[in-house]
Amino acid sequence: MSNENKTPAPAANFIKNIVEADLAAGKHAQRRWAGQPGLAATHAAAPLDAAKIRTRFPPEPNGYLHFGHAKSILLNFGLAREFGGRCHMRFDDTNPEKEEQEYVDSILDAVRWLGCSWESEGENNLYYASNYFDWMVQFAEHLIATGHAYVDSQSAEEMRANRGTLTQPGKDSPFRNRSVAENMDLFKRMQAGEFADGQHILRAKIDMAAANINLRDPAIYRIRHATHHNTGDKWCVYPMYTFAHPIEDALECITHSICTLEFEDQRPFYDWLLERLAEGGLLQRPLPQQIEFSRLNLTYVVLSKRKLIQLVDEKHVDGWDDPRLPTLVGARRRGYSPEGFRLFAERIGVSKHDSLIDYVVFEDAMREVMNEADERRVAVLDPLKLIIDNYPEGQFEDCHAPNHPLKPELGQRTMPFGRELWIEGEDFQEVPEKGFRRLFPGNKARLKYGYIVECTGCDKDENGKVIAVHCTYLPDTKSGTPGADSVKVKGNLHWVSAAHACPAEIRLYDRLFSVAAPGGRREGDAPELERNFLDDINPDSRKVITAMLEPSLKDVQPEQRFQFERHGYFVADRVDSRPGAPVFNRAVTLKDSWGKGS
RNA sequence: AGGGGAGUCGCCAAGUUGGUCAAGGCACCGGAUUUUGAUUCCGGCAUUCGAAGGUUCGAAUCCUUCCUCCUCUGCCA
Repeated sequence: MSNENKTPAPAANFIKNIVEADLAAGKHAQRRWAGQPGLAATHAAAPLDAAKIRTRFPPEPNGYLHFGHAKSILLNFGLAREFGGRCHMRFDDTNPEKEEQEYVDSILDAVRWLGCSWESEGENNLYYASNYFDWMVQFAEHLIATGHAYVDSQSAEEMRANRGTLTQPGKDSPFRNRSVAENMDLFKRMQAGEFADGQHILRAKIDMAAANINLRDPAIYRIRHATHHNTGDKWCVYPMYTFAHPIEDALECITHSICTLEFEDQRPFYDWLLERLAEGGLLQRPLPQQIEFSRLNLTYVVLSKRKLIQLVDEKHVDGWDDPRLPTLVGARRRGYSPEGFRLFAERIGVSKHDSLIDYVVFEDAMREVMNEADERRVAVLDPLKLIIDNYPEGQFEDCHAPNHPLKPELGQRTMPFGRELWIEGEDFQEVPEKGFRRLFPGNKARLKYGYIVECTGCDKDENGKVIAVHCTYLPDTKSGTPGADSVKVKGNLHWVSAAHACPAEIRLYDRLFSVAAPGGRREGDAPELERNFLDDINPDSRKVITAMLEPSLKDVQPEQRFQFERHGYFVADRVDSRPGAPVFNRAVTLKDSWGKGS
């Protein structure tokens, strides 16, 4: 009962339950760790592993990370942190044709940005699957030697045809019963480069009639004459994911190998392979356990690699770091915070249900973090001139505004006040709608941190458009002075001195798609109708405006983020903003109940 | 009868050795504070756990049947 804090215990989920049960049972207590990946013998000679558990985040370096990856990253690194373990950062770079250095750099950067580290307690757990190729070939030969793999010489088409269907068993390859010697000879020659791509392939020998298609003699090693980003031209045979991944986990002493649901069918093979290798004395026990959870789905967003590529390639957005994209580089540029991602991940939980998370959950997590963290500033996004007719021309005075209303220790800043100010266009209505409590002729409102003013009227151009608002101020109502509250008003307006304002470009971002399920079917759609997600792009997802900023905002550094009062959270663009010439991106708006209820 | 998963409030999600167990978050609806129509704060919000049977003194939790959804036939990962 000596419960101490305000931070609620992180929610339970089925994966934590498994980990806790394993820990309680001491399942991994006897595991040894050689300080680096290796065979059973190597680990056996090493001390007990100080890490209670080992997880891993294993992206293929062939694209940019997105919100879905963030869930996985936070899950894996979070589990390691919570249970006294380590999380390995591992590139699953087994396919030489698709992978590039540019992606590994950006992935590493994104993981670090999320606040996750693969270096701890003197360990640097950054690995590349391609560094295990020697072991993988050795393991493949072990499988051949023990009669668990064979070289097939059917074409890809023949293999497909003989694989059977979901409801019909497959047919054995005519090459399935080659001798161990012949298989070994062929595989050696595959490695030596004697054959062309696709001429032969190494397959596990399991059961062509298995109900699980992944067990119908899956391909494990294929010929690819290609240069690999890490191993260069050393190899012309490369392992398939199916074969490579379990081995990577086992070599690294991973205890809990967490992946998404679509790999569920793969688990029997994962276990089969590792068992064959462990009984051959090659891998340390206990073997890693694969656990699947459901991937992230978010409304108003697309997270499939294919669709993201299409958005970028067809220039519907401006590159991978476009702030409207659910990529991690995009999120960073948008001004979203890593802490917000963590809160979000915690809130959505982990399970095996197919879920579709409301985008507002994500936005609310961001708001919660930013409200707490960000200093306040003032910006007028739609400037309208306010003229205080009874305030002396050419006179100015300082007003003081707290940098953070909840954190007085953050101090305050001064804002010049004068006869002519910029106020928000929407804060004046010549004929007020019901409930409107800001400026309209005859009404009083407070200029926040300044004086209370009474609106007296407005000027219009020849088209009837309001071009300036007039008012008079009440001299003894200045904020912070004894009589400040002598007059009660319901409206509070933000403002910027026209003579001191800093004009700046601001990009108002909104969701990229205007419907919850881009490309999804809608009520009343004809059965044969196919929708294209591109048709659901929100044409107003970005508006570029010139706003008037309070003077202190002029010299902000890129990536500094603030709450612009009454508007939302804005970040100085990390690409285009410079001290002296700020450019801001809107990350998320403030909640706005005006017009909803009363 | 192909295999494998999943179905708890509008959206997530605890709960899974049967007994104040129908947590919590988001959304929503009240109301109080508030120099951000923000924040904060109180209060409300599933007699019910995909459906129907059954076992039991007692079931979201056990059994049976049924329904719905997702997923698997790359020499991608």
